Amino acid sequence: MALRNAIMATLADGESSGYDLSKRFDVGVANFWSATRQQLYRELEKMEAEGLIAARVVEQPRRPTKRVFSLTDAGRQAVVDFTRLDPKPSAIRDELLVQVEAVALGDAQHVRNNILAKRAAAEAKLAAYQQTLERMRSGKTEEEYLAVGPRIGSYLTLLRGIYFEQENLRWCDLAAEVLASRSPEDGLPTR
Amino acid sequence: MALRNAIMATLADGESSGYDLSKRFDVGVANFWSATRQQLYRELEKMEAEGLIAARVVEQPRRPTKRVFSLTDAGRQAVVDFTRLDPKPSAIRDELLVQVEAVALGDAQHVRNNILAKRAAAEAKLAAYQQTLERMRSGKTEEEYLAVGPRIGSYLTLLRGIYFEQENLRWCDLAAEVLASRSPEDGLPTR
DNA sequence: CATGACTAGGCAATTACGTGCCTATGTTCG
DNA sequence: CGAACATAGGCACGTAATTGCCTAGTCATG
Repeated sequence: MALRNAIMATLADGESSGYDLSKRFDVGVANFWSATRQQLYRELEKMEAEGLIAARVVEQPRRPTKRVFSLTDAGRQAVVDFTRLDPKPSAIRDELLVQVEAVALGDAQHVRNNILAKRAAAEAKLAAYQQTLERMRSGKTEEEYLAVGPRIGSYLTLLRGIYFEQENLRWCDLAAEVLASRSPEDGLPTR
Repeated sequence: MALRNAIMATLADGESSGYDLSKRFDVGVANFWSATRQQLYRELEKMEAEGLIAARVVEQPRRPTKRVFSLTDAGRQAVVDFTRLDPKPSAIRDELLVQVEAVALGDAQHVRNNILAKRAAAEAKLAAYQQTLERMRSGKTEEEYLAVGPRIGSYLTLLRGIYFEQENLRWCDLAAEVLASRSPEDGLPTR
């Protein structure tokens, strides 16, 4: 049920096609609710059938024809209702951390490499988020924006993403160092 | 595939029943890989069938009989193999943040309450994690433990959980304040 | 002029996950 | 005494999510 609300919140900031939506998800929403393209297409179908969104066919000169979705009044009301529910507790799925949990049994060297790769990814995301925020602020200071800026929801969730990635960097550095300095023989190939 | 590895990593620190495992997950593993009891029971069945774990029936005086699982050699090898894979990118599911994203359309007051509730939950988790870490250190300083302590994997993942919850607190405070000070009329009942 | 990436959308099949409910017994709290 | 909670395990059903593949045209790069 949350996916459709994430979609509706996104559509509220402008109509878009499924394909387009999947990209808007990648930069922002994916931070707290990730979805594959397939998931989005299927959900959009259902939502249209339920009248939460409306589709409009747009033919393009040298691009495939697309279907552009926008929020209906029913959709708008559904979002209001959604914000009145108690949210389910959040959940994280992080395979790398599963590997870290098992590091004493496994290939510590490889896990360490994976940590470094995650670090690089976190750095890239952080930079992207910060750029997005800057664009949103468009000249204003953060304080100003927080007080009166539009799209405050997106701003706050992006900030959350930034905190998260900063903390990720910090943790990756620590973990990589710990694994490097602890008996470098740990976790060398077993077979 | 990650669930079974999380299970195996946990079983490596001591055999346990399904019921027991679900509680061990709650304090620790749930931070980066959550699973319901049903999921665990089902997965344990499959894993036993595949020979990754072995079951032993334990009859108890005034408790239901239980089946206690432990890691087999095949399981141990599977964990090694797992640590050699490239992990999938992590994913977060946070309904509250979906609500925040939609806050301009919805009931800002209620979303703010939800943020405060999340803050309280974060505080509780933080305290629990810190206690667990302290118990693990058992006298050692953090530096010492990181250098030579056992169960370094769990220690690192718990640290990750701590950073995460600290950052959660920080964010909740900021977000709650922002929502409170921005036009208190925002998001009052629409119907 | 082939390779790959981008735009746009989708089908089919399989897993994974969540929800609600159930069986038993024992213990603790008010 | 009854309610609630803990131990221990499970079934059935339904929805959510992933994976791999496909169509079909455009555009840029080497």
